[in-house]
Amino acid sequence: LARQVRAEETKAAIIRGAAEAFDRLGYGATSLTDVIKLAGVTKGALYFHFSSKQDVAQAVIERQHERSIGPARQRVEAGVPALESVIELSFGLATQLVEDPVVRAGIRLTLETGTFDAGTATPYRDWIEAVEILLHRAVETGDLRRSVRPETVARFVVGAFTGVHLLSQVLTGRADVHERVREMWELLLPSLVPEGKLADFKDVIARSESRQRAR
Amino acid sequence: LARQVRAEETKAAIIRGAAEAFDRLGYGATSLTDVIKLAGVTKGALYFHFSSKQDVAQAVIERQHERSIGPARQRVEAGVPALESVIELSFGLATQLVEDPVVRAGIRLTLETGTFDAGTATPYRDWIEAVEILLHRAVETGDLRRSVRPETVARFVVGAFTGVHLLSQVLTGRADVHERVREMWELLLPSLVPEGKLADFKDVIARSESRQRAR
Amino acid sequence: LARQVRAEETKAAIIRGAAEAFDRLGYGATSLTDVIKLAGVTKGALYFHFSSKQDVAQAVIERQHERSIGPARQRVEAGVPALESVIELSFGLATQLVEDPVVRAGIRLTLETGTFDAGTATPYRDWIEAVEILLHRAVETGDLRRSVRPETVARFVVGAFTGVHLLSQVLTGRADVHERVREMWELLLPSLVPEGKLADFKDVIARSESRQRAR
Amino acid sequence: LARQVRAEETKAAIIRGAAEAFDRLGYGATSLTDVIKLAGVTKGALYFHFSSKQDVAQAVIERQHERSIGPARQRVEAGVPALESVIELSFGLATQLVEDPVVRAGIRLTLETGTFDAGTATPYRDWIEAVEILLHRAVETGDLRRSVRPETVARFVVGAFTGVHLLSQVLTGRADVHERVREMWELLLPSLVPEGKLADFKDVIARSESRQRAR
DNA sequence: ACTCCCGGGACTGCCCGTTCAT
DNA sequence: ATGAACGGGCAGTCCCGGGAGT
Repeated sequence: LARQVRAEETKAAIIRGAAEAFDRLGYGATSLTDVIKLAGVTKGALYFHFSSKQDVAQAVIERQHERSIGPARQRVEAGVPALESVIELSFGLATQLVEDPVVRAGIRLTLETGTFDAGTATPYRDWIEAVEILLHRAVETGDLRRSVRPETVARFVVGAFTGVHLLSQVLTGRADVHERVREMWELLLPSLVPEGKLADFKDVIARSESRQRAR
Repeated sequence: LARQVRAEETKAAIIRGAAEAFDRLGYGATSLTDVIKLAGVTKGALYFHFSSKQDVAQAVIERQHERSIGPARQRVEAGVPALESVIELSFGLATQLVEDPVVRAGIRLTLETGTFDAGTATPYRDWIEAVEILLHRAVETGDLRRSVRPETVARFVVGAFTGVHLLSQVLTGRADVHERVREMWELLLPSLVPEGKLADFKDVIARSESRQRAR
Repeated sequence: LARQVRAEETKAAIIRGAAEAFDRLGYGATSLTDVIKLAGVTKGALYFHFSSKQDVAQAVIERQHERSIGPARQRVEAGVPALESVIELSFGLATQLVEDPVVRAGIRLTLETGTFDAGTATPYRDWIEAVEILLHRAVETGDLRRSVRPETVARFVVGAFTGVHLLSQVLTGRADVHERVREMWELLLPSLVPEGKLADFKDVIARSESRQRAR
Repeated sequence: LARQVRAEETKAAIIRGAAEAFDRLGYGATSLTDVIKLAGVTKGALYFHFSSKQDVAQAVIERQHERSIGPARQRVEAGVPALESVIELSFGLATQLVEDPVVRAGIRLTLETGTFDAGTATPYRDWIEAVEILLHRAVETGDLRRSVRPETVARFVVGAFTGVHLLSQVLTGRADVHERVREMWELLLPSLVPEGKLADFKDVIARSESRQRAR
């Protein structure tokens, strides 16, 4: 009852603290002492809820993945315009990366290959799959040229986004991530959408960017 | 003289061993014991040549950066066709990432921000700058459309390449990196080159890819 | 509750082991491995109770200081004959130096860190102050000549005792420390007490020495 | 020839550097790296002249002992007034302790028992012996009361001096060492010299102190 | 004869991730 | 959910040789 509630709060606090630490220091350089200090709990509490440091990191990754891909899944299920959705999702994720430590930490941990034996690839596969589904639908509505293969585009968009945001992080501490994502789309759209619709989608980009930056 | 030579060999062995370890485990999870075991040297030797673990990592990064950006600098100074050069450089770097542990480790270390206080951004800036210079020259020879800004393209290409190779690494252990780089250029070129030259550059891509994969 | 008790026992064991090691080897030559071996605890236990080697040494010093100066404080507060008290205290401390490893180690550590570390001086100041108070009282009871200043005597007695016991330690492993302290008083008393009382205080010395040596 | 000279210079530089380091840090906390840095030589040079760290420390102790006890030996051999000599020697050594790093280091090393297996006691024995000889002569000249035994006094004076200077070092960084030595003699002399000569020796003390402090 | 470069390992203090009794 | 304890490394660096050079 009240017990359950309190337990969940503790667990959430640990994940939040861990996320903050992992984001700043990376998995290897983060100690559990850092985590419990940031979370305001004791070591015993941490080991009650999680079985190891790896387990904590896994939980951060999962929380982040849910939080990030959730909107994508909704778009997949709703009947909204598909290419437009992909663009909006990219800006939405950019915002999460700026604002949400859990998302930042999750992405970072996902990329630290070799530290984790497995499961690292799953989030990326999920993303590629979701984007692919949306792009297939975009073909049907004539928003995506028939000359490009949805799966190729999906994989490239996910990769390019990853790289663009990393570079933004390294060079400017993520200050210009929205601008860089816009430029990505401006360079990509001519290859993706039929000539007649290009102007419309420029508007979509502009609207998406300004809406997210306003937050 | 003979002393000097042997010292350099020892130093190189340490860098090679460190690269192998960092590439597989990341900075944090790599111990100096791993390094000296892989390098076949003792701690005394390591301590003579480097003053800390950080110092070793820095040396790996520098070695990699030289090795990777060297060809780019040559192209910048030679009067070779510029956009073509950028494409070829991207495939060349892809090959290095597959074959050379020092390059793999260097790139990985460069991305583990926060662990290193500074200097992380420099390699990326160097790359962007080099590509930018080449693209400016490509404008003059009419290979790059006047509607896109060289600096924007340079930054995006560097970021996209980074992400594409990371994704390839996570999903396929880098087995398909050349194919993914080719797809990147196929999606980008329509925005970059004048319509009339598109076919020529498709040939460039194909040639570049097959030449590098042959190695 | 029982936990608390056990924790205190562990801490005390560490201090005891550390004292033994520091006394024999000095601060610099003592390793924490020596300490835990002598104390019969693990490194984790040590790290739980103390944050560093210095911290352990500090604890030894503090424990020793309490233990050594405690009797002095009692004498200060009680209305006992003052000069007699100082003499008895000196023999008492001599006995502690022979019997109690914590006291031995504390004294040694206090002197070793003397040159550069702050706070080292405090124990000596405490001793000088306590003796000074007692000597002032001795002036009132006519046991100390008015021709000598209590503070001068206090400082010299503390210094001389320090040197005498060190020499005894170096030359005979502290076997003759009581005898040497007696000689110290025999040489000093003619300057300190009025001529008429000299014989009485010779008795005090003899009694003090034999009482302590009997232990 | 010129070789020999340079070698001696190097050796002397090492001893000087080592003395500075040992004085400040103690034996255990001093690293050979500290020593060679302060001495301005390389490790190779150090190991050519000395076979180990202990050997270096031993050399410092020896150099100090020569330098300190030299004047005492001269007085022993010359037919100068004996008790007066002892007093002057004490002030002379005080001055060396303030001014000469080699002497400071030597004394400190001598006291760090247990770190050195043997030989620690010898310098003290030498001192006691020298003072004893002088005091025997003082008995003959009627400067020392027949009621005190020279050997007892010698041992106590050496011990008391040791403690007094240590206390001065801990409390004031040796600033007041001459003043403290004077107070030592003022408290001791009434027990040592016949009543009629007390005034004369007070002059000796005053002269000795002011002469040494003038330096 | 003297100096130095380069390297060898052992070991230090630290502290980390983890468990168990309560 | 806690306080206490457990061991196993970690990075660092220390003291020390040996062979080349001058």
